[in-house]
Amino acid sequence: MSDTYTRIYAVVRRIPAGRVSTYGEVARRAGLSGYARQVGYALHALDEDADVPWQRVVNARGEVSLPADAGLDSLQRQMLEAEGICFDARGRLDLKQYGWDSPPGLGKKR
DNA sequence: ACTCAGGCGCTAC
DNA sequence: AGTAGCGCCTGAG
Repeated sequence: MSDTYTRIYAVVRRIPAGRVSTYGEVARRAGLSGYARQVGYALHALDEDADVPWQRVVNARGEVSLPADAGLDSLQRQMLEAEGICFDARGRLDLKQYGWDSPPGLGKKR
């Protein structure tokens, strides 16, 4: 396992429950600014046993970008809803409200 | 609101 | 060993 993945996992593990972060933000926090794509790969190669909340990582649009054929998209959505995160009609969540660095209390307007 | 191009490293054939 | 595509981002048109 490369050191890059280790850093990514470390950052994802620090995401508090009930909140989400984006690939780019995770990469930036890991000191890997610009490696957003690698974050997705790191999470994909992640084991089920690993205590890494990969479900709390979504794309910049605030939507789950996992392939539907794998069924992981519904799984992620389910787990996030279990943490108190609500999706809108389009299947997207509000990063202004649930975003990691985004201060709570927002969510009006988008 | 959308498309296009550039960038970064990894996986899969 | 080379090529193509990816759980993407960002900025510009």
